[in-house]
Amino acid sequence: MKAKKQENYISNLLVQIGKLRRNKSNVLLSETNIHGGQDILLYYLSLEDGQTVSSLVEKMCIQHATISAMIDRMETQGMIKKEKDVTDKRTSRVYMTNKGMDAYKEVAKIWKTMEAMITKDLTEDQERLLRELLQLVLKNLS
Amino acid sequence: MKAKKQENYISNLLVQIGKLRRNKSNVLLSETNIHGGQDILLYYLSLEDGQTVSSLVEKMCIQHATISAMIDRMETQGMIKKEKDVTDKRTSRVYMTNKGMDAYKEVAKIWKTMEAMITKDLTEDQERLLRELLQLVLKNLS
DNA sequence: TAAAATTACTTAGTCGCCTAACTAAATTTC
DNA sequence: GAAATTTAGTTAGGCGACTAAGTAATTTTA
Repeated sequence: MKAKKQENYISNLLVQIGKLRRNKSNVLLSETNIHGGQDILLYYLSLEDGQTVSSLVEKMCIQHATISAMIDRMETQGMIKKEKDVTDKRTSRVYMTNKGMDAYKEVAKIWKTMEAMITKDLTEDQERLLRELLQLVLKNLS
Repeated sequence: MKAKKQENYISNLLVQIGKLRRNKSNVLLSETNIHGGQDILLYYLSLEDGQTVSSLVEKMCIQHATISAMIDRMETQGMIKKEKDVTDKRTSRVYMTNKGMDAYKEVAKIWKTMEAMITKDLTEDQERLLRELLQLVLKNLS
């Protein structure tokens, strides 16, 4: 009986939601100079400035190669600054500039807007429940 | 009181889940010749063969430019076949080849595996509930 | 202490996805 | 019926993400 049709897969719902969420987010971000995955980097830097690239890689769940190019672009834009670590010359540390901090303030607003949009028709109970269920899913995928 | 921290945003949970889901999916797909968004195209073609490009664009929630390149690559791979419509010469129709049908069978297996992974620790009730809540979110974003 | 293995990135090349600008064909409208 | 508009796709160029292969520095190990 557990035979579900693919269009009802939770996985597919997540994919569709992911696409719509990203599209909406990109619309909001397009009014700033921030690009699609850079918001997350700014977020983690806002939690702890001067992190190593590896630390960001781990938190952001992306590859070194991805963040390497991203950091270059964001440094060119003047949002962050990359500096070689003095004690371990293999590693680089990433710092937010003032421009980056301003950019992050925009990100925080946009994230708030996104969250409101996503939870628009949910009661507080439903919201809490959804959060709990998604945390289970996250654990299943980790 | 509704002031939630960003790390608790449902939006952020969705982003994290989306990344992990895609990573897992890519691991499974990497054993085939199918790439990350091509599975969805094959799915929609499996529901209705010979669709126009515009029809696929709408269902897949992506841009013409994106699918245009994707179709070229998949046609080169021999999974699909693109043909100009006879009555309306602006439009093209996309058909699955035998190789594409075989590829889709792999996709269906992989999707089943993904769904099992995602719902691993959920009871049937939780699964149903999550599906309902996600459908609300989907509507909020549409 | 010199060689081997690991760690931290970078570079090159591919794909998905986007926007902007373009071509070509069909439809509207005047 | 000709001009204006809309529709359908393509091309060019940019970013996020990945893999594979490379470099350089640090740590292990023999």
